[in-house]
Amino acid sequence: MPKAKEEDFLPLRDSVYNKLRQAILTGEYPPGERLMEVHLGDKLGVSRTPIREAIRMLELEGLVTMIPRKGAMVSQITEKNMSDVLEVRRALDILCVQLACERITSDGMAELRRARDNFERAVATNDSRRIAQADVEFHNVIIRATGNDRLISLEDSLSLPMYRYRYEYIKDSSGHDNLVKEHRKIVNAIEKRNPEAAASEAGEHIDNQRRSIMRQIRLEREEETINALYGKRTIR
Amino acid sequence: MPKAKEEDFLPLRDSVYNKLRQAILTGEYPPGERLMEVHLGDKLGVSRTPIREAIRMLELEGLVTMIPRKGAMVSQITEKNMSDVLEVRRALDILCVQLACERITSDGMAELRRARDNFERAVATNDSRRIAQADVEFHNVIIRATGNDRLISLEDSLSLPMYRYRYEYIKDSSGHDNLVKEHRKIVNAIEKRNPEAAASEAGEHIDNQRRSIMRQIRLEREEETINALYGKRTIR
DNA sequence: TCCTATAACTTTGTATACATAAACGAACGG
DNA sequence: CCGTTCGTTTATGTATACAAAGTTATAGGA
Repeated sequence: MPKAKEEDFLPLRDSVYNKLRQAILTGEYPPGERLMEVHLGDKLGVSRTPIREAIRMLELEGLVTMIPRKGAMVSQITEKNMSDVLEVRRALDILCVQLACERITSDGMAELRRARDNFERAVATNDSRRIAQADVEFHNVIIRATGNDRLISLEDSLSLPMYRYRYEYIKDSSGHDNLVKEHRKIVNAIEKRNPEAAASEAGEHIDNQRRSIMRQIRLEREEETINALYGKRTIR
Repeated sequence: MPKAKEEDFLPLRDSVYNKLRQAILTGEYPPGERLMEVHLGDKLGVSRTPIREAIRMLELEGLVTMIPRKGAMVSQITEKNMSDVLEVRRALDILCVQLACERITSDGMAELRRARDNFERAVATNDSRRIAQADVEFHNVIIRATGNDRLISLEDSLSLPMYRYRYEYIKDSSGHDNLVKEHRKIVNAIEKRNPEAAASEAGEHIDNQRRSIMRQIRLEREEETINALYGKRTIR
């Protein structure tokens, strides 16, 4: 048989899931937006069945909220909610670097250095989009180095709610210098296989993220309040 | 209006989800068992639609594994798999007690003491089932005391794969004395709001669990191998 | 006898149809 | 003018129908 058909067949539900997820994360569907099955199916050119299954998955990830007999809506991002996620992520990020210290291979280490350098080059360009991407990749290298599949998928899940704030938090970090320094410190700690140092650096790293995300949320909420006062329609 | 209709309407998918989950956790559907939609629908008296949605949920929780165009099966419990889960749980359990130290209310503290005492009474009866239940409740009190909803639901998810081994690990703990002591130490640490001590005790607590679960898995695998040698049919 | 090809069957993937509850609105009455 | 009630509409919950892929079994030929 010819080796053709390299691409696996992807069920529509997964395709829909990816599309919806993307749309939610980029803000195309803002928090509070109702997700109506017929409408979505119409838009994506599929029937309700795959839509429903995709929504079930998004629901378990926390990205959408179901109200029985009422339907699905994009989950609200509350300060409490985000704070809860960050609290868990802090513990897991620390676990990640600790495990990476124990388990990273020389290949992984080389990859990590490349990711660090790539991040620094991205910072030099001052292109937020590129910086954000390099940042994510840097963290992914560490996460993968743990070799813990459950941890990998959890980190993925927990990074979703923060996705919308990445640009802000990158802009926020006083000229990116902090980010570069923090990344370097983390790499050094892992290189020396020093879990304590790595944990402490990773903790600081996410604490900084936390500060800037929380500030951002408060700003948004303030804006909303002002808009409400001026009678502008707000997202419910 | 009369206060009637206290019970909320529960969609079939959730009902199915609960039933399947229970069946998997109790071992009625052992790892490797295929979950066929028509068959399940027939058995539970519902159509395929709610079954499929329930399976999607179980899939994201990791309890079932999907093979495209082939169907769903109860996830295999591998040593690696369980080890990954325990590694994450260790970090989160520690986070739980640390947060509990900061945030537990006096009501919560009272509840925790009750749970501890109830556990000790259960141990006195030597009834594994009751001990397991009291143990779960004890941990739940701590988890709820964190006030972190995301953490609560994650702990729930991560405790599922271990569910089948609870009895073993309880029997294992050299006459339950260790468990009682460990619980006491954790309560004391939280009472004194000493996060370091609490973390260290919680770490030790789950390390013990890990040892006994891992031993149990190895035993099972050994048994399987022997059965295979004797030609007995094994679960695939 | 063994291999291959094909046909029947099983099971998932997807679409559609039907039932029911919630939301909206208009008409009616106070 | 306000509130209530009763249809109408809309969207979800559930069931079923149809399509396609995979599996198994069987028949035929080397």
